[in-house]
Formats: sequence, C-alpha cells, structure tokens
Amino acid sequence: MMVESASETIRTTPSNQNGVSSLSSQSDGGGGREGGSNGDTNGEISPVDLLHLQQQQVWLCVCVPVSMAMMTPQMITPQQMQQILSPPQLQALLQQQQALMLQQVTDEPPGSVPGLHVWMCLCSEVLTHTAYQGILLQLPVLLGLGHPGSNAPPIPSRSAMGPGDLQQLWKEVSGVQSAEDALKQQQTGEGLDLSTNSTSSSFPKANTHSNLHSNLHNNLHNGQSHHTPKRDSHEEHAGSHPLYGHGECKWPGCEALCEDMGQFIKHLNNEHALDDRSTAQCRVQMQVVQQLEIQLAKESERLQAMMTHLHMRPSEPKPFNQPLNLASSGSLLKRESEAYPEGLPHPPTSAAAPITPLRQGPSVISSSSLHSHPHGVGPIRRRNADKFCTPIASELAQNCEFYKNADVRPPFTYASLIRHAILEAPDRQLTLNEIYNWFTRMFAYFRRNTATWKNAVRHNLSLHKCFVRVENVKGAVWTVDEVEYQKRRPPKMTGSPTLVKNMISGLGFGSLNASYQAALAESSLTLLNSQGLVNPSSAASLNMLHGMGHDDVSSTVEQVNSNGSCSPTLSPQQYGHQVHVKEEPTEVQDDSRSVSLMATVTQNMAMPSDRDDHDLDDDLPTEELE
DNA sequence: GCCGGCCTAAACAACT
DNA sequence: CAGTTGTTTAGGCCGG
Repeated sequence: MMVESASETIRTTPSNQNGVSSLSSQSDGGGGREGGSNGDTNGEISPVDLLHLQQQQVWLCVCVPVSMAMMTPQMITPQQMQQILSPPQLQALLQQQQALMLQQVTDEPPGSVPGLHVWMCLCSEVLTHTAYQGILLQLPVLLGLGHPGSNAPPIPSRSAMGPGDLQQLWKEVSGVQSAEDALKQQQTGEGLDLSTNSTSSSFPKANTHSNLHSNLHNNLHNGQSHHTPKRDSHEEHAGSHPLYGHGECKWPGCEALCEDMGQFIKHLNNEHALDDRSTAQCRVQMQVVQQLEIQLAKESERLQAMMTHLHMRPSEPKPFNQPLNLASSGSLLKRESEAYPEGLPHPPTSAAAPITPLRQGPSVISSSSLHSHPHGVGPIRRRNADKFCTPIASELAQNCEFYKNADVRPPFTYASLIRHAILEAPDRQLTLNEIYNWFTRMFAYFRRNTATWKNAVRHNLSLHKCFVRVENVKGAVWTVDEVEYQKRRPPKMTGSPTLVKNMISGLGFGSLNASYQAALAESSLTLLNSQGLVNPSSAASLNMLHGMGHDDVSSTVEQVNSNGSCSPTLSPQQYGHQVHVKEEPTEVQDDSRSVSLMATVTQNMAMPSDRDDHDLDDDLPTEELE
C-alpha cells in the first residue's frame, strides 16, 4: 500500500494543488499562506481574512505531523490524510491543531483575535443537536472554566439566564478581564487579549449572539490555554492553578488578592473549603454551564443556518462548513474502508481527492461540482476497499458521530452503505425512502446534494443483484442478498504482512489543506470527547489479521456463524407477502448473524433504534435537510 | 490496453 | 400533472 499511496500521492497532487492554490490565491491577498497568522492580521480584519487566517493556521498546524512523517506537506492530500488517519485520529489531531491555533492567537496583536473567533465559529458551527453532546463535555474548557475534570471555577448563581444574564454572569464570575488583565496575560503568555468588542464586530454575521460570543471570548482568555499543549503539559506548573491568576483568586465572586501560590492555596482552603456554600456554588456553576450549553446550542444552530445561507453565494469565500469531502470527490467511496482493524491505525480511508473547496451554486451541490476535477479523483475503488477489508459496521460504529456531523463523504461505496442500512434495520428490509433517511441521518454529507446520491442509490439498488426488491403489503422494500453481495466482493485479502505494515504506516501524518482542516475542525469538535485515538483491538482487527477480509463486521460474523453458508437476508416468514422479487433470494434466516451484527454495532455506538428511524423520518425529512 | 468496479448523469416508464 | 420509484444506458476514472 505504501507504493500505492505514493502513486496516489503523485496522482492526486495536482488536484490537491488545485485546492491549495485556490486557498492561497485567496489568502495571498492577505499576506500569503506562509505568512501564517502574524503577517496579515494587523488592523481591521474581515471575516474572510479570519477564515484565511484560520486556514493558514490549520495548514501550519498540519505541517508538523507531516514533517514528522518525513513527507513533504504538499505531497499529502486531504484525502490521503483521511486515508492515513481515522476520524478519531483526525480528531486527536484537530485537538492539537486547535491548541496550536489558540496558541497562535496568543501571538497575535491584541485586538486582532481572528483565529480565535474563527475557531469559536467552528465550535458553533458543529453544534448541531447531534453534535451537541460532544461539545458539552468540552464546554467548560471552551469557556475557560478549566478542564471538565478539573476544578472549574464556579460562578455565582443564576437559575435561568438569558444572554444578558450570561453576560453579567460572566462579568461577575469568570471575570471578564480588564484590559490590564488581558495585557498582563499577554505579557505572561498565559492569555491573550481577545478584545470582546472588536472580535464580535469583526464578525457581524454572528452578532446575534454577540453577547455570548463576547463572553465566550472573554473566558477563552483563560480557557484557551487549556487547549495548548503547553498548558496540558504544564497545567500545574509552579504558581499555576485554575482558580488562581494574576495574583487573585478566581473563585466566583471572590477576587481575593493572593501574592503567591502558597497564599492562594491557603486562601482556597480557608475560604473555599468543602462546605455547603462551596457545594452550592458548584451546583450553580453546573447550572450555569448547562444554560450556556443550551444557549450555545441555540446560537450555534442559528449560526449554522446563517452560514449555510451565506454559503450559497457562489462568490462567497469558503465557509467553515465546507462539505468535507474526506473520501473525496467522486469519491464517495474512494476507499471502502470498511474494515479497519480497530487496534490498528486506520488505513487511508479514502484515496485522494481534494476536498472540494468551493461549493458551486446554491444549496444543492452536485457531487461532481464538489470537485475541482469532476473525475480527476475517482470514487473510492472497491479494490482498495477489498484490500483493506474495512468493516463498514465497525467503521461506522466507531465514527458514527463523525459522519453524522462532519460533512464528510463516507469512504464506503453506495452498495455497502445501502447494504449496511438495510442490515441495520430490524427486519433487514427498508423502503427506498427509509434508505434515503438512513443516509441523511447517518451522514451529514448526504444532507446535501440529494439528487445526485439518491439517484446513485436507486441506481445501485437496481444494478446490483445483491439488492432484492420485495413487495409486501406495505409496498416495496429492499433487502440484501448476502450471497450475491459476497459474490460481488470476493475476499482476497488474507492478512498479508504488507497490509499490516501498511496499516501501521498509516500512522504517518499527512497534511491537510485549509478547507479540509476547517471542516475537520468543525467536525472534530464534536468528537473531542467521544473517542479515543486508537480503539482497542477488536474482533474486526483479529479478523482482519487473519485474513477474514470482508467489508464489514456482519460479513465477518456471518462467515463465522453461518457454517459456511452465507446467511440470506430473507426468510419465508419475513417475506410471506412477497409478490415480486428481482432475484430469487435465499430462504434461510440466520438470526445469529444479525444479532452479532447488532452486538458489534452497538458495541461502540448507540444503535439508532427503529424508533429513532421513525422519529427521524418524521423529524428529518430528507428534503428538509436540503 | 483491457477489464471490472464504481460513480455520476440522464432518460424513460410505471406508479402514486 | 408532479413527484417518486425503479430500470437502464452511457461516460468517465481508477486499479488490477
């Protein structure tokens, strides 16, 4: 695969360069990418500049791992990055990037703060309801309240708060820092002056929640340091305490002056010991955080809508929520990474296609339009998938949230996705519309561009013999003929050492272009607290290493459990009303397979229940998502 | 270069 | 009549 990766690198470099050039062409106006964040951030800065800056920062951030991998940044495409890193890994990387971004921001002149603002927007961007969960855990950190697990400085009590209250609250509590404080922080390197007003005004589109934003920014003065590796590693360096800063106690409403850490500790133990009052303050703080979360979620939704709206303008600069085409363009499934050994780094999830930098036209983006080069980067080739034998169930289970929230093209073929959707259904049968809904529910990517992928879905259903149309009383449903499906994909992979080696080589980091990064940042935020970098080894990995190459867990399980006979999807009982079948289905029911599948799937994720499906069907009509 | 897999696009028919 | 569903064909890219 190394060789293959190299060839892909070469092959896709032009595309990547396209993407990069589009970025640099925009950012060069502001000083050029190499200028980093410092070169063009003085004075007034527009949202566009902010974005560019952020992109540049992101770019710079990724260069580090790239160099670690002894590779030239320019030679790594975003798609390759995705190949190399699994979403959890990307997520971890993003964490680093965010930290770096924040740190970079600290180097910017007071008042410029663009990076942070952009970052905040990214935070907001990803706060869809599904993403909400992930951010919750991070919120305290985001707000500068310390690590979730650490001693978060409590804030005075507020039972119910509006934005105005929040602002006041922040002033009272986390101490909206005075200019002097900010300056002090700047000097000490501990914080930065994210001058609230200038920051908010620099992003007028978001001023609907400027209060909150301002407050967030203010608190990020404190909190941003939590994101920096420096802070992580020196969290408790001498003289540092989450509740102590600039010579005073930061316990809400306290502000007692303490000359040194010793004095502070003493003060802390005396004044803020474990008593009813402190406990109550902590409770209040929890409520505060909760309120903020709610508020943040709301505002984020609004921001999302705003950005989506602004997104539609063709001439608009690249927004943050670019469709993240990790698997790339026509590459929906550039690599059916349907079976990463979970204990190993994910192989390239997709081959290379640049992230489509620009969204063409209005809300609906045709897949082809997503790519600077319509076919330049083909779809994931199945053979790649075969090579990696990535179980879609496993991958989805692990990165469920990622795909739900990130506008990432899933690295699976339509066929495998459809199959998975159907097998995931309680009866292992779905109507076309249910399949649509599954797609939109599971993948943010499919919430756009519906005409294209729906057509593709229908095309695949009709084309592949493995999909069997069954008419019952309720109408037509689609099922999977596993026999045909497996025929379609003869397992060739037999756990070759090369594969394993290649998998490990996936540890190498690639580079991301800015849009990719932005999207990554966007999506990763929701994942920051949801997954580990590397999943423990699993049956999938074992199977993988033992050459049980199948494209998903269910397949693997099937092999194990069905005594050699592939379990058919249909049973006479199940399809008693069947009137028409495109192709004769096998009539054996193998429940063990589905059970195993379910077990596998639910192992790592909350299995979307049937109820969820229906709910979603009700709440999330496909077209509504357009 | 050929072949097969995959994706996208489009045309068309049948059905609702 | 419009929209949905299903089928089919064509063209292109990519990997083997």
